[in-house]
Amino acid sequence: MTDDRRPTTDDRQPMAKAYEPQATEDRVYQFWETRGYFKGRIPEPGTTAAARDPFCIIMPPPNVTGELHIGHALTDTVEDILIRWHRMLGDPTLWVPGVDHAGIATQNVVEKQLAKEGMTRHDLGREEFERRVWTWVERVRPIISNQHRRLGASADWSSEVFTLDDTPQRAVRATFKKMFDDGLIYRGERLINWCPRCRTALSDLEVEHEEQQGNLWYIRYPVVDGKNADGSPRLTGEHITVATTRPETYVGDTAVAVNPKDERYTSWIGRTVMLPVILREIPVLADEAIEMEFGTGAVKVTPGHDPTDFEIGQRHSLPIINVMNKDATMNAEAGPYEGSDRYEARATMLRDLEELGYLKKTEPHTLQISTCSRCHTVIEPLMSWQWFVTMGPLAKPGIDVVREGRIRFVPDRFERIYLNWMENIRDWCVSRQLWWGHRIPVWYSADEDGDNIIVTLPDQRDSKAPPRVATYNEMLRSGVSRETILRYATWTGVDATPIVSIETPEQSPTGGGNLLQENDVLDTWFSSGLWPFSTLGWPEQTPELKYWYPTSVMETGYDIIFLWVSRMIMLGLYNLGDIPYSTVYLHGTVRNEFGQRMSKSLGTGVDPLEVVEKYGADALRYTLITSSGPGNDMKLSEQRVEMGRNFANKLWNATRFVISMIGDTNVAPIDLGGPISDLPLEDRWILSRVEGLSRSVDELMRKFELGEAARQVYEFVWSEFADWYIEIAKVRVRGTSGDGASGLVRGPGGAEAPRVLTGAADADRGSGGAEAPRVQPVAGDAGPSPLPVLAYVLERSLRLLHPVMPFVTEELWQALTAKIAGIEEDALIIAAYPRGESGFSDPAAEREMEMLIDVVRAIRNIRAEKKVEPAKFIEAYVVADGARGVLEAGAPYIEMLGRARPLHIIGDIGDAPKDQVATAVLEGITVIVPLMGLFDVEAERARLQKLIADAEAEAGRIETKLANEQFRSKAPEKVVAAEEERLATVRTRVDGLRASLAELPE
RNA sequence: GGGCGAUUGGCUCAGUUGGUUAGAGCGUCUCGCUUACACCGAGAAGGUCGCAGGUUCGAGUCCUGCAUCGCCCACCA
Repeated sequence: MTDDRRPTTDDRQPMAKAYEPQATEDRVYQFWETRGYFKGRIPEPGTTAAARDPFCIIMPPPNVTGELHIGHALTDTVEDILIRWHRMLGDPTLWVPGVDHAGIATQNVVEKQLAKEGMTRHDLGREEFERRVWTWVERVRPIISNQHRRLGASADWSSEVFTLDDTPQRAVRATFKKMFDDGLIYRGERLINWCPRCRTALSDLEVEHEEQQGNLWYIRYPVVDGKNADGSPRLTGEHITVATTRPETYVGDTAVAVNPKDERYTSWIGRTVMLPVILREIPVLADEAIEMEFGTGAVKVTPGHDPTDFEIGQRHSLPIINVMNKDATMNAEAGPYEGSDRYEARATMLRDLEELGYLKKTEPHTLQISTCSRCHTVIEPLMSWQWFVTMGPLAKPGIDVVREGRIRFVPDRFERIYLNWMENIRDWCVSRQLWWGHRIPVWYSADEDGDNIIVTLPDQRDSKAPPRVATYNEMLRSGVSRETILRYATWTGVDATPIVSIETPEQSPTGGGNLLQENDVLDTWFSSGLWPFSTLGWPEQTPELKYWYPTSVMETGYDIIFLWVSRMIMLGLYNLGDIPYSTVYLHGTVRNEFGQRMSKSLGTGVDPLEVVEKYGADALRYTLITSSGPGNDMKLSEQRVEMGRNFANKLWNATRFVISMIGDTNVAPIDLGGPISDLPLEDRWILSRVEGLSRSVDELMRKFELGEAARQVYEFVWSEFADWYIEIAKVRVRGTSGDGASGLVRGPGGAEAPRVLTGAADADRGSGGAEAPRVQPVAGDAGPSPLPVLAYVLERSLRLLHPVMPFVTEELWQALTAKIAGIEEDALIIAAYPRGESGFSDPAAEREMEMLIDVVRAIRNIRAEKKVEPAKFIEAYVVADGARGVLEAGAPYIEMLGRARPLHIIGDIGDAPKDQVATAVLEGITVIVPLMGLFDVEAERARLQKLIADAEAEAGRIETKLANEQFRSKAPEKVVAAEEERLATVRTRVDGLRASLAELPE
């Protein structure tokens, strides 16, 4: 391959009979990439590109947890279509790929690997563990990038970013500091969602809710009234019964609550009850939040383990008792139950309570349980020190920009969902007790705050043993070295002064050098929220940031509107004072053919690369984009992918054919400026159609109706260009005749006679005559060659389709344009996208061509119904008054495509035979096919009667409509006129059919 | 408890400002290995557009209610 313009291996080699994506895709991708077409370039001032709006998409970074799934393929497809389209429109275009470190998810993956080796991360220590994760990252990243390439993603790889690269790291720290300085970040001990397995706090959004069958247990708390003489509580013998789904938390109860309006309990308010077994006395109080109808109407209040109870506790200043350890085993507060897992403890407690007579009853109950979205362990609400972001002030501008329409959602229904969430936003718990991620840029000075830093040191020899907890200073005094603390311990700066800094500080502001960095990392979504600008260099004011920000479209799944989209909007506005993008395009979830969510663990997933290998990337892309509209889920079925593959093959063969027709001669594309009125009808028709298609596609793309755009090109290429124009072009190029002038055509020998299947004996003469086509251009008076139009329309179609099916179109375009003069661009990927501004629109040609097509169809229909052998020619009459000229010009095509010969185009129906004929009546045209020998009077009568009945029914419907005064007065004139015209047409058809029926012998 | 989406021929889906006879692919039936393509071509059958009301001259499309499935949000222990 000497000419590097051409990605095809060797243009002298004949094209394969079927499209082979495997032989094409990698080569074509390399061609694009080495040519630098993906590079997002900031245009030089004064150039034409500089005058255009830039188009930029920041790719949602896949997690480094593993390989891409089919959802990523959808993301790539949608985004690549938009990017390629804009690139072809001539817009400066940038698509930034990236990868997400995915804190908790990736940590889990690596921890699982360690578990196989019988280790935990604590065996390695933080630094070593991080190294292990990095090794994993280095392994996975090339796989991911290769997958994007296989899917055809034309991303600018030179701009690829990882969330733990320096710039995003800096962006994270800068944002954290800005928020801290603005008072938007605070540290506090709150009831948070704790995953006992991941051993970290989670935000509300990382918690999933599922229904579960459980029990409602009714527990009696004895009433206490003062003390006995010996100081022990004096039981009155009464009980208040509470209903609970979580009996094990009763040891953390600090009250029993009832609704103040609940008359059953009015007298109980203010009294004291006692918790069985652990014998703690707690008050009965009134709170509005209690539903009287539920359970007994009396509720145990556990502020340390239930969000609702926490709020009740706040209202009544109740103590908060944490009864569990971080691994969800019971702690010392649980007294005799200390050390057992929460569910074991539940079982033991229930048994004890029952034995002591405190368990009144048990009834089945369906409850909502909250689970960790990563590992599906039931989360535990737990009091814990965490970092939070105050969201209210951030949300306000994020609401405004959507309300004002500065950011629009596609489809727009998600706007309300977004707004609803934003309006009810809650503070965001951003700290995670993980080792993999952006470590919070907060330091504590051990020199100054050593007594306020609480250190938790796990036992290195026995991971089951409880960790040592002490202040930093105490830990040092007891002989633990600073190095050991740094390596194995975690610490919390309770009451210590946080030092927040973008740069890692060498020493504390007061001069002490003994600094401990906060060991929590940030929620992965914190850095994700900065993605639209941290990828472009922020916090530096880079040229890239200035030129590309705000970006154009954020394309992602609707399932992460809150997790991601909302945060990008808020943080973009907060950090840069401007929206991160103007459009949010949301795609749905890809499901398998049974409608199941694809999941690796369930084995219901589809590997996109397997599909690519079997059917080609273009087929997969076509399928993904046409299988549903924006915002809707789709089922991916193999059959549908086959459809995409077949289409690629259709294109391939159509192009192969056009190229073979062109042969060795170069063909100039038709002159875009010249008049086309001299061209034959079918040329004007297909040019007008491709023009209309271009306009329609342009419009659809602007509205983000990408699937519909792709579908329309499919329809055009297959059903109009290939099925009709190419077939007609064959007739024109090869000829079947010499006598172009008369419109009626003779065979090559000049004496080809009409042939009818049977019957007309004289008709069947010489079986070979018509089947000996000659591949040669029609010369002279036979009219212009169809090759320029053929090449032009095909070339336009490839352009239109390129964003959706980039590989096959580029490959074919290169091969095709090698045969065409006057194409300026070097590659389809950068060729101008058609927008339907060539002035080829010709409604009359479209109407006339449709007429010809209808005539051919009518003849084919009769042939099929009468079982005429496909290869045989039959005589046919086409009766028309107004359209004779068109029909005569199209006669050669009617002949060949309808296999009708001799073909008589006549003006008077009286000149057509009446006996033993099949008739079809079209708009202003009657097709008559003599069927000597094949003719069955009764069958024909039945056929005509059915047609008449259908037509009459239709006429009746229109008549009723037109007779309606309301319709005449209220419907637009255009609609009324159209109905009238339609009625006239139908009536003519009825008349024609009736006449044919009358001609039938009795 | 709120909200959203889906419901169109056997299957999978289009149908986006209400307006001719509701489309496609697959599947089915009939025919065809015609030199671009059997990953194909020709023809055909197949739909009261979930149900019930309503608005309108006119509803698959707008409104109301209901049903089934799916999803999201929500502190009923």
